[in-house]
Amino acid sequence: MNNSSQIEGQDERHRGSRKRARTRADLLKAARQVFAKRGYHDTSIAEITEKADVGVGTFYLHFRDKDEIFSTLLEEGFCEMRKQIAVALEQIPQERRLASVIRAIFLHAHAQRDLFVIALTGRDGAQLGGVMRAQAGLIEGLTKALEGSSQKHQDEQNLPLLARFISGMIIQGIFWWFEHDEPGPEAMANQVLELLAHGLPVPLLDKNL
Amino acid sequence: MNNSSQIEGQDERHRGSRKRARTRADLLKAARQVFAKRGYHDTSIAEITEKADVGVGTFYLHFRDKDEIFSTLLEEGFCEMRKQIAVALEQIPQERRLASVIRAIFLHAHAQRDLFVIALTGRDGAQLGGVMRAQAGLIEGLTKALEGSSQKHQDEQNLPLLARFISGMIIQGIFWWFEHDEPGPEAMANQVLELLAHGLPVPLLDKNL
Amino acid sequence: MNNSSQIEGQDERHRGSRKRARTRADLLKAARQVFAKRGYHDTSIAEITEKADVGVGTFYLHFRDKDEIFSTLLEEGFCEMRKQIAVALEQIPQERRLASVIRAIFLHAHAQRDLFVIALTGRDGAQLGGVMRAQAGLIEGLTKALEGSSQKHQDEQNLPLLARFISGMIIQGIFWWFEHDEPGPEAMANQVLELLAHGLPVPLLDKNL
Amino acid sequence: MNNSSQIEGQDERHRGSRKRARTRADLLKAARQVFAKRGYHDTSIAEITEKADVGVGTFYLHFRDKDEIFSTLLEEGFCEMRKQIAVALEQIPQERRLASVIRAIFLHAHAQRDLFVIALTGRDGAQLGGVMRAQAGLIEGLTKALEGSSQKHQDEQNLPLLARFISGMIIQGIFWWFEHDEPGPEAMANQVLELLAHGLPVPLLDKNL
DNA sequence: TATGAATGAGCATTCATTCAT
DNA sequence: AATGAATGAATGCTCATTCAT
Repeated sequence: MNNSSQIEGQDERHRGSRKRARTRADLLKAARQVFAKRGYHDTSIAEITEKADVGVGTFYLHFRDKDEIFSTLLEEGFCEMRKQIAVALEQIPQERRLASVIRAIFLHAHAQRDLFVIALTGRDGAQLGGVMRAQAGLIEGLTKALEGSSQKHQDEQNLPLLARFISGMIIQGIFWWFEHDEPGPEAMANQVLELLAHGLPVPLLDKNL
Repeated sequence: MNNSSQIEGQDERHRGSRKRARTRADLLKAARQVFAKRGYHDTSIAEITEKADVGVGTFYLHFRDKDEIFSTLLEEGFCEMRKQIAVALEQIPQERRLASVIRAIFLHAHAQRDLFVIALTGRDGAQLGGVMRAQAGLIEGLTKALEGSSQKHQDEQNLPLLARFISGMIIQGIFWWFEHDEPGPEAMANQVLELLAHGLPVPLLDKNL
Repeated sequence: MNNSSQIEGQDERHRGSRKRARTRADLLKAARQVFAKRGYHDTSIAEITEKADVGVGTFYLHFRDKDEIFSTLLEEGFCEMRKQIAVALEQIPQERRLASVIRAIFLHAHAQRDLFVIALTGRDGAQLGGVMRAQAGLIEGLTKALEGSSQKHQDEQNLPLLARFISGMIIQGIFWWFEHDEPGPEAMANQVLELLAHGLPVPLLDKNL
Repeated sequence: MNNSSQIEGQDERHRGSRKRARTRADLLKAARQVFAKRGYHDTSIAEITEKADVGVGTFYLHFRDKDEIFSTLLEEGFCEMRKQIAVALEQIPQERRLASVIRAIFLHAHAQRDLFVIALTGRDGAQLGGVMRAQAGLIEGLTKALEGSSQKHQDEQNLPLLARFISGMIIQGIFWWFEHDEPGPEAMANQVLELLAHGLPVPLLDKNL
């Protein structure tokens, strides 16, 4: 006791808060694993705290309830991603941003599948769709990218709806990875972009639709 | 009496079975409403039976458990739809089937939103199957339509993945209706088909993607 | 219809009651099978009526509840047996009745194991022992036989308790048949009687007990 | 503090675990009372927890289900008894063990009637195991005692069946106490042993059986 | 009489949340 | 701050019993 107080000195008052942050992180990490494996509803606080190797009560010292840790998990999980994408986009001219956003999303989704499982699998039930709420950010980003791309003609096009269509494709691409390994993120993005650029390959479509 | 016995005959000989069928239908109808409002997990059998105005025990006379009524609901709900679409398609040449399928889906989805809410909202959680399983039929149908459209070049294209992209767009179109009334099913289908035919409108996209 | 009314004639008014008796017998027979297989508590009225091939409601036309059919089953089942034994005993001198009772019981028990399963397995829980209540008749009969055998010295012996000991042996003999086929009823009775006559075989017992 | 930590040490280091053990014991005690009063099937977990003065959920913190507390109750209840009897027997020569076992059983059964009610009343129903399973230990012990007593002639005698007869008598002796206070355990054992030694008292039996 | 669909009290079981230590 | 035993409301499900036909 004496010993440690001499060594750490100035950080003395922070030790508690550092430990606290560590516990919080453990809980979030555990929650990420369990939510991904079981889904929102079949995840119990007990399983999270077990995996995090803390007492049940400790959970409530850090999060109000299951809902809060769930939201926090997604928020913090996607926050970093959002930032990275935002920064990356700044260096890219308006007209090419859509393609970049799509590529970036697939890249991150491929690297962090578990987070996307959680987001897309959602806590459903809760009024109309975990999936939808999870998409909020995605759709918002796409809408902005689209708005950036088109300064004119906006009135003719239903931009938000278009953004939704694109997000729908992206989500399906990610779901695809739950069952297949190929194609990788680059190729996946290219497939989507090709479709966005020219529509279905000619032989698949009779132009008189 | 004679008359009715001749007409109904076969499967409704007994008054009891007519009542029984009525109760079953009441339960399914109630379940449809409650599942749509609350989602799978927050729906209790009690709420279903209350809404159906029958005793709790009655539920178990007709369905083994919550899962069974859920499956039945979707199966029977989509069965009719599937049949109608299948019949309609027979009269349409291979090359135009994709467009017809998409139009038909939007038409039905618009008319029966609640059923789609339930299907898309799913009972998921349990191992990312929810939304995906619901899509199974959709994707399968689309894949077939695509295969029908393309006699050659199949090897070059990842058809199942393409079908997934399309189903993703359709689902987003349907979700859109949870928040907006416009555009109607026809226009919605046209938007999707336009995108599939030519890609994004030119001004939105810089061709150098 | 015409036909049968001509043939049966005078019994016309009884047809209903004959049918009724038939149904009652079907229920009792079915109950016997089910109680023997499942035991009192795990037997449901539904299973009885199914096996009897009558409607559930019909059950309550003949028996007030599960308890009543259970009691009736045992009562009627053992009634015949009691009568037979009683008759047989009349021709036997007092001093040999005990042996005869024991032989008779084993004979009947061997022939009607299922009834004895039900009686001995009981509906327990209900305050202190189905087994005990089932034994009531048995013990009563044995006590009488004992009393008949001993006109004097009764004060020295606790006759009812002795009767209980004997009934205990008999019950174990019957239980033995649930697992083994040998020895048959004759030999089984002899084993018990030998024990009653001389005690354990000498080599098994050191006389200084 | 030092003191207590030294004394208790081993398995009660934490205050929590002491409380936990207390609760477990409360539940077992309550279960013992309720099972004895109502029998297995008519005992509800609620009644146990009420009597133990704990919440319903607490029950499941200590026992998986009704079956488990039931088994535990008997196991732990008879464990001590078995040990005592085993120890006592070691100091007794082979030939006298049978008598000692019987005396010991009556002694314990008299002191712990409720436990025996539970054991003999059983949760049976389920396939005539109840009473029989409860006897398993009893019969096994008796069989061993018998085998010890007889070094020769074993082939002539059906020892297991004999053991069953004896266990049957003992059980009846115990049931007797549910209704009467006399005779006490010593006298009861003597009655049984007298019967085993010489058979029924002469006047009760005509030797020509 | 016979039927079997309907009933609902009753019970086992889970799990988010609290709180004494 | 951390703990984990305790809690009890909530829910799924069963089955003896009733009653309209």
